[in-house]
Amino acid sequence: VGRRNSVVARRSRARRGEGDLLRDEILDAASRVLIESGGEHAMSMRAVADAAGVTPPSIYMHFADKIDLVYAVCERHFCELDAYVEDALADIDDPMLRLRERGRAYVRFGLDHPEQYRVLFMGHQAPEDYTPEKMGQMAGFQHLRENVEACIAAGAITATDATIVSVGLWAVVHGVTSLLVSKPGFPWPPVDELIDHVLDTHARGLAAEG
Amino acid sequence: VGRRNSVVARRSRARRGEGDLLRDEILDAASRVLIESGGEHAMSMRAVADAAGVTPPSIYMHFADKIDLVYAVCERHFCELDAYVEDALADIDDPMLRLRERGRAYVRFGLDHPEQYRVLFMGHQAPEDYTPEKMGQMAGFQHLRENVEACIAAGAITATDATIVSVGLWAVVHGVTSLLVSKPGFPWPPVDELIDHVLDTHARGLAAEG
DNA sequence: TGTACATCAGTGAACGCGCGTTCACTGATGTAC
DNA sequence: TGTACATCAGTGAACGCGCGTTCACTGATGTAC
Repeated sequence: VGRRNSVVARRSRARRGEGDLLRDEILDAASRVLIESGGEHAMSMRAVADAAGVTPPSIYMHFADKIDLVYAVCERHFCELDAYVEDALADIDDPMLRLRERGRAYVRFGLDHPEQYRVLFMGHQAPEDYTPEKMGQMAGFQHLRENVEACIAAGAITATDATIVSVGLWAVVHGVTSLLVSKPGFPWPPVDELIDHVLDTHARGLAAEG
Repeated sequence: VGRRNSVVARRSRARRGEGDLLRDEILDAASRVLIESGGEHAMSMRAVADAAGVTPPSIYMHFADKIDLVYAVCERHFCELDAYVEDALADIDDPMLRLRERGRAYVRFGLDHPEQYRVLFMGHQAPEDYTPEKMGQMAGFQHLRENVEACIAAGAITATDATIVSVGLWAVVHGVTSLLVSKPGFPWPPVDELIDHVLDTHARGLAAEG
């Protein structure tokens, strides 16, 4: 689905030494294209160039190829997700309440930015050097882990393995988010009820460790 | 990623009135191509035709267009998933044990058939007439729902709303499956431990309804 | 202050490719007489 | 039994398109003298 028709006013050229300005503008444009078009296959270099008000070859001054650009966009979105979630928790102290709000915020982000969420967590696996660790996703996971450790320390979770508890929680909120994102036509129960039910149930299970 | 080089021996033509034979062969070929190539974008009509030992235009005798073919393949895979899960439960009577084994079997199917799983649950939303209800997915969900109702009837689950419990369970197992499928490079804990932990925790939460 | 020159951010045109789909056709199979 | 004909499963070649990427270039900006 090309969107070549919506040509943006051509960008005026950067001064000498300010060539890197375009890099950010291309990233902005790529994010926009990615969101508006459906999926990373529809994010063509030409569409990105168009959205940035630039010709396609200029992109190659800042990104080696398309994959490189897609990864850079992903890195951005990973950081945005993490920042969004942490921001939602800023005022909450109790670790168990934090855990719950963390889950809610995560799902909310996914529903508010479905295309980003798709690219981050529902796309195809990337080559070796695109490990999640490098993508700031690890930062988000670390935050979750610390939250879980605080819950364990407070005695609110009786399990001892913070890693598996964290991964489990991630799987749970991701499950809700990605089902809602990928099957919007399904007759889901009200979203908030669903999220709360799943988070409550899981939290109860964690509190009553067997 | 074309795979035009692996040309299959050309199929001999069907007798009169047996033209529908090709339909199944195309579906088989399309399934194979979908699994071997990565994702539905890589499943080109030409590759499918090649795999079926036929020329591209013949596909149009049996499927209106590419979308039509992809949907037909999906329908198949939905049925396979459902059949696989039900088969794994054949010998289990206790509804709570059934629920657990259902979850395990679901995840196992996803991990064993990652590309199908991607197409079924991680792809893009389809047009209106491709509702999950029509795709046999509803059949699988109905089976889950009946299982949950049996658990409620047996008093093993204290919740009363079988729908939200079922959707929640689906989200949980889907979360595990799709994370493992989409991020194979992440340092996951051992898969079986993870599945059991998540299922146990959730089941415990369902048993101890607040 | 003026001029020749190096830099480099970006352009314009083109490359080769694989794609979904169409269209006029072929030729084996079966039927009517 | 033999022949003319209708059917229809499948072919071969071509269409127009958008894609990622390359390459020789341009022309404004800044620098050296």
